[in-house]
Amino acid sequence: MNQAPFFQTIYVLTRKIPKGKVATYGQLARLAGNPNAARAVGACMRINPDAPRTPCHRVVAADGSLTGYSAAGGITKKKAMLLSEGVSFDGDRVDLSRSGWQVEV
DNA sequence: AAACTGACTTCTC
DNA sequence: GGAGAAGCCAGTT
Repeated sequence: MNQAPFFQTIYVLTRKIPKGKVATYGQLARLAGNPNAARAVGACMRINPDAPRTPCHRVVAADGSLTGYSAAGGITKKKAMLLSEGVSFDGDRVDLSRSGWQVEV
């Protein structure tokens, strides 16, 4: 893989997101060691070399809104997948209070 | 090496 | 509550 080390870090974190939960870009950025690198995280998702291995659909915006997702169906499909996993939705936004990924407490 | 771009985040109006 | 602007990071060209 030609992906940069930072990207791989994001991919690993993304794969660590438990089923039925979602993480925000800022959250992954924080776990990666850069709380302000949310954009870099988004870049990783955009590239997403291992789509089936990297559940980018489990990554949402800071307020739980679904953004991006170049795949077919776009946000709509993404929402459907999350619903399929048991993620709680509030309209078009994910209910982070219930389905937000709690890394460690 | 410099500049541009981007699936972000937060503030202010 | 919705819209706009600024700031942040890393990767790619």
